[in-house]
Amino acid sequence: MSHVEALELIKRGTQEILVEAELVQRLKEGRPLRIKAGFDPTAPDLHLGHTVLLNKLRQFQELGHEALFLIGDFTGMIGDPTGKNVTRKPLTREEVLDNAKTYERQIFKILDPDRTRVLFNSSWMGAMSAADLIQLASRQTVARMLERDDFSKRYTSGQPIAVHEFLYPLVQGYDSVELKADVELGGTDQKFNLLVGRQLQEAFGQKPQIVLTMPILEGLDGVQKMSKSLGNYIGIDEPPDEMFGKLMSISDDLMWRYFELLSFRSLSDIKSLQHDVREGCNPRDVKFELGMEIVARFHSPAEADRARENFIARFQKGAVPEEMPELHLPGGGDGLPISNALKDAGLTSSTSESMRMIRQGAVRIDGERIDNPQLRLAAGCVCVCQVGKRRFARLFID
RNA sequence: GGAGGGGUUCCCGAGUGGCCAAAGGGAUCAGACUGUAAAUCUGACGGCUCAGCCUUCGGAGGUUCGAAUCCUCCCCCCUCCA
Repeated sequence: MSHVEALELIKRGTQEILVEAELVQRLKEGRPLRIKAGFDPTAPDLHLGHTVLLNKLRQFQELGHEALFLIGDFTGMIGDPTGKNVTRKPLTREEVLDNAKTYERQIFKILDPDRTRVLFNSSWMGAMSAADLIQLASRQTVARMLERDDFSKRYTSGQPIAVHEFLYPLVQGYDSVELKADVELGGTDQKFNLLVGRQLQEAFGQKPQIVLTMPILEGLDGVQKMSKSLGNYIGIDEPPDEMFGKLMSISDDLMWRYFELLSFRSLSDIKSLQHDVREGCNPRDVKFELGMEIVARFHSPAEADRARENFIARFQKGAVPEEMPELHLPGGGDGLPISNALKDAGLTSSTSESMRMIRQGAVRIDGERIDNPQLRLAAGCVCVCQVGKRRFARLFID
């Protein structure tokens, strides 16, 4: 493949390439390039938002390059309070290694293990002395730091910025120096940090890396970025039904964004789907296609089919799922109050919530709607309890 | 170091002695409807042995018949000055 074709592939879906001419230059060298992407060790469960980047990394691998999957365990152990003024609790060495294992298990659903190196920045940052760090810090100015969008926003809106947060871009940038990265991938929100890498590499006498940013995938709400802490994510480890259901829950508008950033379909293919919907095709069916593609990627085509069937059965026909948690609860003398049973089964988070759900007509036992909050389940009773459309459990009252 | 402002239920944010489990918005959940766990509408949204009771408004004490609201001390954050 010529470097011109390669460039075309690389550019698909990217937000920005800095500097494109330099990338062309490196591609022409014909050697495997070192493609860096950094990940936080605090969020071991990868979600679809991460895969936007991973897919791009995979693409580089397919073009013959080497992926440097960097786990920011050094920075993670300090604890990064970015965003809110909520201090994250520092991770222990064990937790970090644990999370790294989870990463490895998950990323190789996408990446080619033979062309991937997993690295930890603690291996060089841990050895850095305070003097070295101060030396590193001297290469940046506060004014420059405040150029970073989230810093300046927090600064002007009166949100606190801890001093060590200024060190994060520096450490991340220094990682590029250690790795002699040719290219670094990141979300658009990482642009500043990625550019610091360029600057530091130059300061250390290296050719500056090419920065390639990918768009940030919105979460299920369609507004905020997909993230675990916001709870608006789809994890790549989630079971097929869950994954499919969550994809079906996105709005019809958001669906197109997901096609754009997650689907491997050609752009013209997607255009024609949009055309179909405008002509009256049910957007639900197009969403089915998206759900199938994603579930098939992380599970299998057969499971994707099953997820779709289950979805139709449960939500269009109101069927009870075949598999659900089963548990035994003690009945006691005069039976177990329904509110407690629901709570103990994990269907509600409190008996108060149980009561509310019953009053709202959300609770069914063996398919029959319950309206008596005082109901007790007698010992010996075996029943399927349901709260809403999605929460089920089979209970055995002993 | 000095002066001022502020910490409220998951989040934002009202509330300055009783009508406050605390406005409003967001998120979430449920019901209805539907072409989907879309959209829309309605409702719920601290806990419990649930038409009643108990515990919340940075923390600890105090005043009062009664405190998120007043007082004392403490912790934390922000702004300006140095």
